[in-house]
Amino acid sequence: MHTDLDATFAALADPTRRAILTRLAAGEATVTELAAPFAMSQPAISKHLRVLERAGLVSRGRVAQRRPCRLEAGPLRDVTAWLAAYRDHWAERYQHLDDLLDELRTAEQTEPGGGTP
Amino acid sequence: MHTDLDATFAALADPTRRAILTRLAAGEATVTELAAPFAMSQPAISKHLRVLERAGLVSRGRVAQRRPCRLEAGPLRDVTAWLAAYRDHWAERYQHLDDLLDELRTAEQTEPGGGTP
DNA sequence: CCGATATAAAACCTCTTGGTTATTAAACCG
DNA sequence: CGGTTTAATAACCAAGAGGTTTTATATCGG
Repeated sequence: MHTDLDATFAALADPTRRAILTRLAAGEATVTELAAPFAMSQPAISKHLRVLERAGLVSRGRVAQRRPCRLEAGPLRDVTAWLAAYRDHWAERYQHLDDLLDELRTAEQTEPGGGTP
Repeated sequence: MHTDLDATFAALADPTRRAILTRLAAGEATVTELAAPFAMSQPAISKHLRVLERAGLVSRGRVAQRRPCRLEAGPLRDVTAWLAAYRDHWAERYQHLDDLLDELRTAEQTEPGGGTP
């Protein structure tokens, strides 16, 4: 179930791509909408989107000629999980929160609800 | 006060470097100690360490001919902070945990000394 | 001082990245 | 039908990343 951390981190290492994700956090957008803020050609943005897509951070629908992009934040969860192992190195006094989180999480897992695909 | 997210994410995008960080989470280590597990030349590891160092993830002391490396997890905190903005996208039902975390955090800040070692 | 140990530096190679422009493909509109 | 919009593809290029081997630099231990 691992996302590919290599691909995820590499995708996140580019400021343009992070900006795209930030934009997508506000809702779906087409390629030209995403390209607008950047001083960069449309193919360049398409390439960035392909990187994000291969990292699983973005998915695309199809509406007429448009390819609306949507944020898929699943990989970010895996990144967070990886980072968790180091949390006590930068905030030792909060390390017990990990256990707290786990408790709450498993508690909430017992009662079913909507989930991400 | 921002760490350079570009550099941090790029540093984390390599599995060798992540393995090095994992190793360093267990305590300081010299370059040759770090290099040992990898089927890779010593200069290659030195290069990886330089990347980690420039990203602020590793600092080095000097003991005789040895350059002991130590984990500096500060940048990971900034990564986590950046990721936090997307948390409700991958686990909406847990979003209230953010507030919970903040509550606990400030609560612990008000009463000093009572924390975990 | 001499040799071994530990690490960095240099020079080099190849593959990837991030960008470009020009072209193609598909679906809309009139 | 023909033209316009939206996006992907292709071909190309410069720069960087990740690796190598070889060489240099400190520093220890006799």
